[in-house]
Amino acid sequence: MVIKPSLTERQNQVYEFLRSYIRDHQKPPTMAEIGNALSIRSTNAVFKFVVALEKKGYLTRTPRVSRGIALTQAGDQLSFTRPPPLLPIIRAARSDQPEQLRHHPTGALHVDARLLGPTDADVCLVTVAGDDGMSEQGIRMGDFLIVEETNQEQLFSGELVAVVIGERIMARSFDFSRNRLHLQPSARGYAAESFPPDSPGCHIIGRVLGVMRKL
Amino acid sequence: MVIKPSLTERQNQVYEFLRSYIRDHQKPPTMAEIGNALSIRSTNAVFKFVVALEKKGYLTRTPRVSRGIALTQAGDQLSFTRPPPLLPIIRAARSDQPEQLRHHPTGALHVDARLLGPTDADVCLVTVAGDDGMSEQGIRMGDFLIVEETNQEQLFSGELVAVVIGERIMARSFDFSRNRLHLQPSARGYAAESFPPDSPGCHIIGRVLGVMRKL
DNA sequence: CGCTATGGTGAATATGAATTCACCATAGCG
DNA sequence: CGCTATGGTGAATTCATATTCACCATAGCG
Repeated sequence: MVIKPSLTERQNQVYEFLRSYIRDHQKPPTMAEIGNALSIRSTNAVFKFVVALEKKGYLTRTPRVSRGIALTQAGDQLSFTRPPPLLPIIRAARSDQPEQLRHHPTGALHVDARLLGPTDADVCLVTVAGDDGMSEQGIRMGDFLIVEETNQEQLFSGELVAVVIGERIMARSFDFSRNRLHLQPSARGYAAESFPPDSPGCHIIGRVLGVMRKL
Repeated sequence: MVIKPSLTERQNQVYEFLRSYIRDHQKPPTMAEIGNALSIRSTNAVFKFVVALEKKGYLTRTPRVSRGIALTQAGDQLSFTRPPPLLPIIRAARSDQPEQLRHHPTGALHVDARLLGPTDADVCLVTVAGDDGMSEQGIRMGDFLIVEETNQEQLFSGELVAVVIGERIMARSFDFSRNRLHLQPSARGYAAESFPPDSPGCHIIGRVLGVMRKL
């Protein structure tokens, strides 16, 4: 995180007002409107606050332009920016019919783009962890898994993957060696499993990018 | 591009420009800027388009106010879906200054409304788990915690809460008994802590509604 | 004590921007 | 054909807004 210079109490009030005004009005306020909200009668005093906030990096100005104020990282703070990707939720699947995977989503979930990192949302989907096999990694049965669909060749050994074994979807640690696919759980009471390539009993959905849990 | 009901081609171009300008600049354009983009030399022609769009319900105007254009809900629904709530991310906090909590968010995260359940998004925020004290509950250091701000009275014993102790934010199991506040970790190597009510060393942010993790 | 940063007042000035006025062109329609 | 809706030009007018100037008060500091 970028460390910004700290704000005085009054400067912070101006900053907070800017955020709330922009959220409510979909546009920045004028100097007079700011002054009005904070009981400052002189637009000049307001102007100086704005310049101070600009100097400290909290906003950028477009000189001589009406409402020429834009909060830094505004895209993150405004509600009228691009909506985040809506990913399909896949609860049921069959390892012998991987192409059917996206055919029957049970819903969709908005997932903030930052959880996806650089990955294109078009190749991502959400599944639900079907067991507690990765509980040592903080993944529990019922957790939503944000998955980047990949084929095996793009995966590295040790990566966390979502996999369909039979009709159950789960998270496992991936490893490919001695021409076999090894799926390693991280919890006591769960056994490692191993499959030959292209086994109908096992389909790798892809790499797990994130986890989401509703309590 | 689909022409929206009852908009002429030219009117639709104006409307589309408004959307993109607002997205890019965080504020509505002036008449001149609209005209410039669409090669209309007269601000009057632009003005008439804006009035026409207002009459058709695609936007609302604030007369005689600079950039006094706001796209309406109706217009929004014709074009894009409502984004999920955007919650502030709080990384730093001090238990002795709870009112400062929301003052310096380090960013914001789109959180699908279903993770919030019935809770109003206005009272929710996101924090980051500062230790592994609840690792047995599948919460790990660095996880995003979706928190409903509540005061102690609204919490039940045994609920998972986000709490600031000193300057660190963490998840703990909450219990209030014998007139003291008990914060119970669930991992080996972490000790339970106990505070008198209103201790400046400990501030309960609220109930944890969900967890999110980027891998 | 002077010096500086912060927070203010009030008025003046210049530019930005909305709105109006007068007038023109084209296409569809009864 | 006359009428109306749409789309436009250019300039004038008026109000909104940013910016500057001059000056004041208070608190912290070396």
